[in-house]
This record gives sequence, C-alpha cells and structure tokens, in this order.
Amino acid sequence: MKIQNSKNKNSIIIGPAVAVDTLIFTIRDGKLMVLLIEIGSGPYKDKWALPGGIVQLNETLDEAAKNVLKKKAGIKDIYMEQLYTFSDLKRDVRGRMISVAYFALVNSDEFNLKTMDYYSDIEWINVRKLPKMAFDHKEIINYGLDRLKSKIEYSNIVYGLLPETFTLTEMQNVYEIILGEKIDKRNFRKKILALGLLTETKKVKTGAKHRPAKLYKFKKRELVFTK
Amino acid sequence: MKIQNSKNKNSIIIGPAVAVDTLIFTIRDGKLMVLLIEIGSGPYKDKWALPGGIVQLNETLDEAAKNVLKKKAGIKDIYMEQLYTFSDLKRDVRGRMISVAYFALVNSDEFNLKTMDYYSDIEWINVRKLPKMAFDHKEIINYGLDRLKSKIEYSNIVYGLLPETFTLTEMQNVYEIILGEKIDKRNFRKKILALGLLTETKKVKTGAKHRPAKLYKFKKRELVFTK
DNA sequence: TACTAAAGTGTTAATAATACACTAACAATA
DNA sequence: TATTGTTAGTGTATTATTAACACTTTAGTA
Repeated sequence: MKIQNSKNKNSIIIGPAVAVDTLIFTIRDGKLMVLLIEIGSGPYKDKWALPGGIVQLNETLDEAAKNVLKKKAGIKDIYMEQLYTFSDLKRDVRGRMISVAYFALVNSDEFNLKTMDYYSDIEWINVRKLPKMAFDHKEIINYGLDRLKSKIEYSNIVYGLLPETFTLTEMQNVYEIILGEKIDKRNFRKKILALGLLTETKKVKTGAKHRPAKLYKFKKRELVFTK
Repeated sequence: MKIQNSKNKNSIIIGPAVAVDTLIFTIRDGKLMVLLIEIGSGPYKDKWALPGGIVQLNETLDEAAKNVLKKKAGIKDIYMEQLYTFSDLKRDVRGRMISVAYFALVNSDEFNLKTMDYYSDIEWINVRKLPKMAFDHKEIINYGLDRLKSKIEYSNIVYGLLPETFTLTEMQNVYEIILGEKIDKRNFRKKILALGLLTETKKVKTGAKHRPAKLYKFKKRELVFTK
C-alpha cells in the first residue's frame, strides 16, 4: 500500500474521491417513496439525485451518511445501513468518484414535510415512477429496493417505516406496498404475532367509521433477524 | 459535491484513500481456509493481512479486486462479489484508508499451491485458527464468514468451492465444514437434487476402497438463488 | 336503528422439513 | 476366491410450516 506522508493523519492521496449517497425510503399515501433532490445546475441540471456528500478525512462512512441525512433532509435517529459501493469509471462525468450508498427508512409521521419545505428542490418521489435520474442513482435505487424487499421478509426492519404504535392492518399495508402483492389477512396476523416481536398496547385507533383497531408496538426498535 | 478541476478526468481530490482487500476462501484438508499474507515490515510487521491494494484512478473496484487476486495470488476466473466497505478512522495507523472488501471462493483443485510457492509469506490459513491480524482484517473475515454461511443456504455459491465434477458426499462435506454441523445424508441429497441445479455425469469416482460414487456437475456455474 | 366498512378470528389441506437404518459395490487382504 | 472394511446409495413416517378460505364484531354515520 502506497501512502504519501504516512506520519501525517491528513495525508494527501491521489486516487478516486469518495462520496456517500443516501437512499431514504418512506411510505406516503399508500406508496413507497424515496427522497430526491433536483439538481439546479451543471451537467446534471434538471435531473434528480439522492442526497449525498463528499466523505471528509475525519469522518467514517456511517458518520458521513448521518451528516447527509441531517443536513440535507433534517432527519436523524432512523434505521440506516450500508448498501453497496458503486464505482463505475463514468458514473460521474465531472470526475472519478466512488459512492458508498446507504439505505435508510423513515416513518413519515415523525418526519413531516415542514422540516424540509425549506428546500424547494427536495421531494418524496414514488419509487415506481422515477423522474430522469443523475449519475447511476437509478441503479442504486433498484439495488436498495431489492434489499428492502428481501430484508422485510427475514427481519423486523419494517419498524423503520412504521410509527411508534400502529395497527396490524397498517403493518400489513406496508408489506403489501413493498412486495407489490396482496397478503392473506389471517395468515399475516398469525405469522407476525407468532414472531413475538410486538406487544399489544391498551389503546385502539378510533375515529374511522368502522370497528376500532388495536394498536401494537415493537418490543425493541432495533434490527432482529426472524429466519 | 465539491470536485476540484472538474474538467480533468484525473482530478486530484483531498480525501480518504481507497483500497480493496480480498477475502479468498477455499476448502483444504477438510477445513475452511483463507488466503493471508504475512507482513514483513512497518508497523504491522509479523501480523497477517488479506491480499489487498490501492484502487487506481482508472479501475473500478471489481477490477481492482481482480487485479489483486491475479497479481498477489495468481488466481483468476473465480466467484467474486463485493462484501462491505470498512471505514474506521483508525483502521490503518499509517493514514486514513477506506477499504472495500471483496469475497471470493476458489476450489483448491484447480488452484494449486505451486502457483504461489513463489511467495514465502502467503499461505492458506484455517479460518477458525487465525494468527495475529493486521488492520481490521479479523473483522472483515468474520463478516465474510457470516456472508458465506448465510449465502450457502439460499444460493448455489458452493459451486465456487467445488471442482468441475464432484460427488454428493464431497458437496455435503463442504456444507458441513462451513456450517459447522452434521447434515443428514438422505435429506441433503433429496433437497439438493430437487433444486435441479445439478446434472449427473456418466462417470464415477473410483480408486477409493469402497463403492464408487457418481460424479455430478452444476448445469451452470453462475450465481442462482434457491429460495 | 339500520347500514357501512374495516377489525378480528379457526380450521383444513398442502407442502416442506426432519428423523431414522439397511443394502450395494468396490478395494484390500487372508 | 471368500471375507472384511468402508463409503455410496436409497424410502417412509412424522412433524412443522405455509396456504387457502368466510363469517361475526364493532364503531361511525345516515
């Protein structure tokens, strides 16, 4: 390994630059949405991109991704994991740039639009109806979508998309939206409750013009594998 | 994104350096082995490390990893995938270095030791009995081991560890070595054959002092998900 | 108080996973 | 050439999991 100036922590290295790009999913209006920014100038003008930023010398990739979420989208304390590192030579026409993609889930109740109305060019976009994308960000989104579809089947990550308390029907809807298929109500409830990850609260969701639904919550809001 | 000299493809960027480290597994003497290099000088002298190298401006990460395999270990045309990107600030005391880890499988029949006897300091090491490791390479190995254990259960990647033709017992042995548990012979054969990924060759493995075993081969030696 | 709409609930059938033991075929040797 | 040792090769019964399917309950509203 060749490193110039090896005694100095802030060494200058000649090599690809490193960025993080964050893929933030949420459920809104019964659709799976992703947070995108419209680019205002430069070679990718009028195309859309994932929120991202250059990785600084004194931050890890996880920290860099958290900083992007906080600065660009005002989001913190959410589910996040590293997705994949993209490195095509031509992925950014402006220069050689490696991007470490991160994958995040938010529940749109806690994270309301007002936080970001501030930016005119940042929006939740239906992941099934993407606009013209900059860089290889369409590829990143598809990669993340595959991760989401598979991981929701063998873990409890769905908590990242749900509010603190929720009904089983709301939870089932999230599964159906992500997987793109209807699920049998009785089988779904049986299976989910058998996992033992939820506790029944003593509250119900009232106000709708039908029987009120029991509200549940996750015992622990942290990643658990279920298979 | 701040990029200096944006019209020049070979821009100079101030940021973390990027390396690839390759985690190469094989089965030898009934054990899961990993290819390690003993470091001869510097702050990590006498510790062991994964084969790795700095990522050049004109190569993708996949290419960089392939080049490492070829140059450092004389290996090519094997199963390889990106594993994870490691970025702790202190992972290399010599300076800020991000490492994209790759995960590779070879079958030790095709890849014989002679190819690399050339290097005195490169060896297959039992993954359950690792020596003192440099950097965060122990962590990378454990991460890769988890990937291997899970992926062997939902895909056909085991082909990467097997020769062109093999007996079902040999295949079962690989599963048992990786998972660290005995598997029922009849159930294993039933399940594997039901997947329909193998074809029976007309040959048998003779020479052993017992009944000869049928030789099988994979219909396709490329990644297929089985669940 | 009748109507609407989603909540809530069990059983049966089909499929998949597990547990388990003997015969077949060759090599080595007496 | 008969005997022994060693691994290859095979089927069935049990259990666990998944899939299919329809009616009653409860609040809101007219």
